[in-house]
Amino acid sequence: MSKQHYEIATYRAQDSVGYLVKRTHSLMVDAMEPVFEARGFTFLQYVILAWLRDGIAVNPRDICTQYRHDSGALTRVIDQLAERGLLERVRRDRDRRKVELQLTPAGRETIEGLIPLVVEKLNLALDDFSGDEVHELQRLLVKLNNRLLAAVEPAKAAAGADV
Amino acid sequence: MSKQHYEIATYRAQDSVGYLVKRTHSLMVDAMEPVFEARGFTFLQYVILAWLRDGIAVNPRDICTQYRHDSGALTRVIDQLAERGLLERVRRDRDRRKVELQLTPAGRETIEGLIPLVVEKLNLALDDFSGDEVHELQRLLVKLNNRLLAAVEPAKAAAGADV
DNA sequence: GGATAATCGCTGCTTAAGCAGTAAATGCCG
DNA sequence: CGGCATTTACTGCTTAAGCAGCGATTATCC
Repeated sequence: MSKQHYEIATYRAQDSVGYLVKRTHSLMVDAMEPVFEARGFTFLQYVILAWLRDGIAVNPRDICTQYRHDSGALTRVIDQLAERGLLERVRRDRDRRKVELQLTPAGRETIEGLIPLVVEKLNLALDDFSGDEVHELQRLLVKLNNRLLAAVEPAKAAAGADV
Repeated sequence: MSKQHYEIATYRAQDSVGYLVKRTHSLMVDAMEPVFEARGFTFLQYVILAWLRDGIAVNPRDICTQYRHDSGALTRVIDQLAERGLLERVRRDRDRRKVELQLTPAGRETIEGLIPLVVEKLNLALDDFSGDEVHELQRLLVKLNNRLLAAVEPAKAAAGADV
């Protein structure tokens, strides 16, 4: 029996965390997109480059699971970035199913040029937030993420409960 | 000059509120979708019905702006719901451009049946949240929403800054 | 060791979101 | 009142996301 944060009798869609998250996401994309569009990139293309820079994700699979994006769709976006010479696919002998994505020098230069624009936009959006508020928002979102992940993928969550 | 919550030198995509929000949204959809799918509905269809129940939105336009959804796409979803006899389009003499959406008895019955399932899922996702944490999450998301809205639609935000 | 299952990246196909443009209705401003 | 701009809902078109299935490779289990 879970806590009754929401109750059937009083539930309104506008109060729902689900609605707020969806709306925030849409607004975030709309606010960020012009930054990338001016340079011929999409949000998703930026994300891939950014994660390669940070070394978070090296395989398409990693990006799919972490960013929750479709595998097939991602392949095509990686194609675009590869055609523009921003990254390369490398097959490793260790596990020949996997493709390791590597930034080219041009790719690294590109992402390093985009990061400041993103950081500026984020800071602007969080302008009237205190440092504590930003950290609390991040913490609560991570917490919610973990719970939702467990609900969506019960098996894997039971194995290793880290994200 | 805005606050430096994120800094260029230390910025990592995984810390970004943008990433967390996107991931939370995807997970939320994945967690909720089975509830609707079992009854032949999509997330968006539920949202429309829920908002009509709450009286939040009566015009397609209202749903578009509040839920940040495409107008053309919404028209087609409303068509589906109308064909299934869950809502009706009513033209008012007051402003004959607008279409007022009204739940039919069947539509009301449908949404009243779905609400408990949604509430249960939400409560489950927020199970290890305290009441304060839920409220804080909602507050911070609303706050971020307002800032982002101002960034996306500067004109309207200047006029009436309520959401 | 050898059969079977699972994983990874990829490719068509389907569906829906996003975009631009249209007609009707209204607001605005002289 | 009259002309122009704006709003609203809707329609085709384009693009991308989501889905199922494939071959190649690896893990698992008897």
